[in-house]
Amino acid sequence: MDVQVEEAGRRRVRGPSPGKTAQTRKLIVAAALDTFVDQGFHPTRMIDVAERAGVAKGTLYLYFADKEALFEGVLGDVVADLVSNMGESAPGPDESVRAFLARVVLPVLRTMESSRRAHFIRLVVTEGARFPALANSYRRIFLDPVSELIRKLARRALASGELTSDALLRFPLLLVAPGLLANVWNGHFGRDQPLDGGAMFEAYLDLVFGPGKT
Amino acid sequence: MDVQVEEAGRRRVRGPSPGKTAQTRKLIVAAALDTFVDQGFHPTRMIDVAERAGVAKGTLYLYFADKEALFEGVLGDVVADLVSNMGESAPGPDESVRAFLARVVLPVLRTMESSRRAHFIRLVVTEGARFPALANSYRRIFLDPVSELIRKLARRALASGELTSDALLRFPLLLVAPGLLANVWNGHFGRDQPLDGGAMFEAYLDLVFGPGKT
Amino acid sequence: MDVQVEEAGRRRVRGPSPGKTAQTRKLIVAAALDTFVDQGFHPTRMIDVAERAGVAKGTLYLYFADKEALFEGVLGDVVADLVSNMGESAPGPDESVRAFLARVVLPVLRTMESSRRAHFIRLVVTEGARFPALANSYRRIFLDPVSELIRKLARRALASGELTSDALLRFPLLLVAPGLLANVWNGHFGRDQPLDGGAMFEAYLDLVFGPGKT
Amino acid sequence: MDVQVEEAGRRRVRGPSPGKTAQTRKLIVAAALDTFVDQGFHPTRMIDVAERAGVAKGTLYLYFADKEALFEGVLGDVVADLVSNMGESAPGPDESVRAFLARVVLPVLRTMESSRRAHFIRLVVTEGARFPALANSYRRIFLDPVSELIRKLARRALASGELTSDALLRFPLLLVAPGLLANVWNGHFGRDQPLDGGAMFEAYLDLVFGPGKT
DNA sequence: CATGAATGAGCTTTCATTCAT
DNA sequence: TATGAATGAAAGCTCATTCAT
Repeated sequence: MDVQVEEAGRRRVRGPSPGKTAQTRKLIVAAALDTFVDQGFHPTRMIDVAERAGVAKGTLYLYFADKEALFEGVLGDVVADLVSNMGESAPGPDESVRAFLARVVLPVLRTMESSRRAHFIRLVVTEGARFPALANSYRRIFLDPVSELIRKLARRALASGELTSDALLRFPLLLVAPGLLANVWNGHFGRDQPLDGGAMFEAYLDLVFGPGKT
Repeated sequence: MDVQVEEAGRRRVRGPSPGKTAQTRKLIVAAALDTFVDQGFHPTRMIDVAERAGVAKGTLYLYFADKEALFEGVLGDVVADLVSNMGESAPGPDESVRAFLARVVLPVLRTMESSRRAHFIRLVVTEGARFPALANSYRRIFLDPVSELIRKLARRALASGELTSDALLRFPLLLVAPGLLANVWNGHFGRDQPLDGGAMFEAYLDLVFGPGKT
Repeated sequence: MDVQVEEAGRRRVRGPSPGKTAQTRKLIVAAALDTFVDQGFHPTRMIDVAERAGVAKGTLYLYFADKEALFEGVLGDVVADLVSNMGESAPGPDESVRAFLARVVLPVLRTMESSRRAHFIRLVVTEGARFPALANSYRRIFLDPVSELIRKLARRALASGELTSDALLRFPLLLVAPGLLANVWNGHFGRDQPLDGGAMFEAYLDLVFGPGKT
Repeated sequence: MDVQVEEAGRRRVRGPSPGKTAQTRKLIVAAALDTFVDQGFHPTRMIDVAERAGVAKGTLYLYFADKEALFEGVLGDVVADLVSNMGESAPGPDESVRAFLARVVLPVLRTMESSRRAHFIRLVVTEGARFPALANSYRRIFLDPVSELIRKLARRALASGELTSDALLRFPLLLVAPGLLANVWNGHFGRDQPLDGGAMFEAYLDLVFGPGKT
């Protein structure tokens, strides 16, 4: 995780520094993500990325074969991040599904807009059609596991009587839809009329589980 | 279809056919919409549009000042279409809100994927960030009226006891979110794993209004 | 001169009106001259000329094969005009050469800037290199006769003792140089710092013939 | 010539040669000047300049933002040259103004046609109307100082009795007019009938100062 | 004769990519 | 490893010219 670590004791006087290159790669990846998110794939120029990363144009090509590879590489990294951050948590024994969702999902949505994750998702939405590989890996790595998790919750809610419909069992992504909407909305109108994804999700919980006392 | 009709009485003795231009404009707009939807704004080359429309490159510029104007013009046309097709319908006197939604929204969603409308919405979603004017006019002309309509329905449902939460009053677009999700999903994975927006919306109604007998 | 004249008595009911076409040609030539002078050959668009002439683009091609032909045709007309207006005048029996020049040339130079002639000369200067045929015909039709005239005057001035140098005999265009300079100057700086070609020529006469009492 | 020289001490370990760029710029400027002079601004294609300079099209844009910038940049360089070569010379104590002019101006005019300077002036004359900024800087940097110099000479000539008219004081550019005429003439007819600017100026001196013994 | 919609060659400009240093 | 000057394919756009009406 910490790419700057270097084996202590082994002195390195000459030659490439492996720590340095990992560092450079990180810089590039971060710069590229930001730029792609800001401008989209096509309008982003390699020089933009290079400058944001503080390296020369040519350096990008030492790490990525071409612009597409950069894009896909960058997104691969982020997806990997997503996964590593996706704690496989579950409701406590006495916790209702609704309470669990409020506890786990709300904080994420509340801080969504300021997080890199929201921007990334926006990128998947806007560029996914042009990068099927990206969209697919996003689905495999993120959407499918999330769907499975939701199914588990749905089963539990059905069993406990919290829900009476098996809708979430059949279409688990229904639970995700408001988040997507908020994300897309904020991407387009966020500057003027931000939409509070957290509040919206809370309302959504009310709608689905009946008014609650979050 | 019959764009060549000419008002009788207005005599034109010389010069090229005036009806031709309306015809050509239609060709261009249709071709441009398809191409933009297929490829997105930036990857679309003017020559692509021209060829799809069966006209020369230069002809495009007789109708639209530049590529952006083409894009906005095209979408303006589609938005106008959207609006004119948006019947201000309301539930019948004995009809539940849920039944009304099933009656009115389901057919739309079921035929969505094959309609031009879905592609257009996808385009707004993917390119809206790059075309704020477009996104805004879409919101003003389409999203805001739809929100208002949903609020009316929500009030009625609250009054009749169909709903107990005012969630839809505060976040009317919650009702739209599943449609967006289905649309985006189908844009990315539709080829391999199409998502049935209609079925999903039905499940959604179950979830929100309680199991129904649609 | 009056292109609208039509042979009286001969009734013309059908077919092209010769008067009309001569009229149209004049309109085009005038518009083209103005436009070429304003903008130069390359920056002038055919549509500019057509609009200034109040005809359609296609009409230009009924009178001139292409843009170059239009240019040359236009200038041909103006040159012809120049010649017809160039009275082969000579000093009166008791008139000094200097007085003659003051009498004949000064009025021309004084009204130069507001006349079409100045603009035309400017055009020959700026585009002549690109249109050798034009430059040559201008020389043959205008410069050479003027040179010959100046030589005659120079001989007379030498004979009468008004001049002691045969410079004008060998380089008659020396007499024309100040006019050219004023013309070019006014083309570039005339808006802000117009140069009075007449006054300059008067000074020139002083310089060459000695202070006079014009 | 030796543009690759590098100040010792400033070490550059990596990256492309920095001297190369000054060299390339020179190539481009030279090629552009020649091409613009040959063909004029509009007819000159960027590829012409690039090929004449032996570089790729894109390279031009590393040095100049666009075609206009190239034009102005190039002429800016030449103007700077002009100025630096404009020795502020004056007649020797016993030298007549006429002799001084013959000594200083004649050699310039004699070698004019073969020099880059003539071409440049031609360019100012032909394109100046379209590039007011260029024309103005040419006036400020070249014409105005020259005018001032001529006024000084005129005063001296008046004082010494060489001249009796103050014409040159009021219109100093009268002294320059024959040079302009010769330049323009040679631009248009030089191929077939070159005009010897030097001889013409000599004749001019005779005309103005009276026959001399240059 | 006159029109102006349509054409497409031709030009400017951009930018991903290469490679000598 | 890192650099950035140089490259040239590719794209947007213009405008002289044509021709059906």
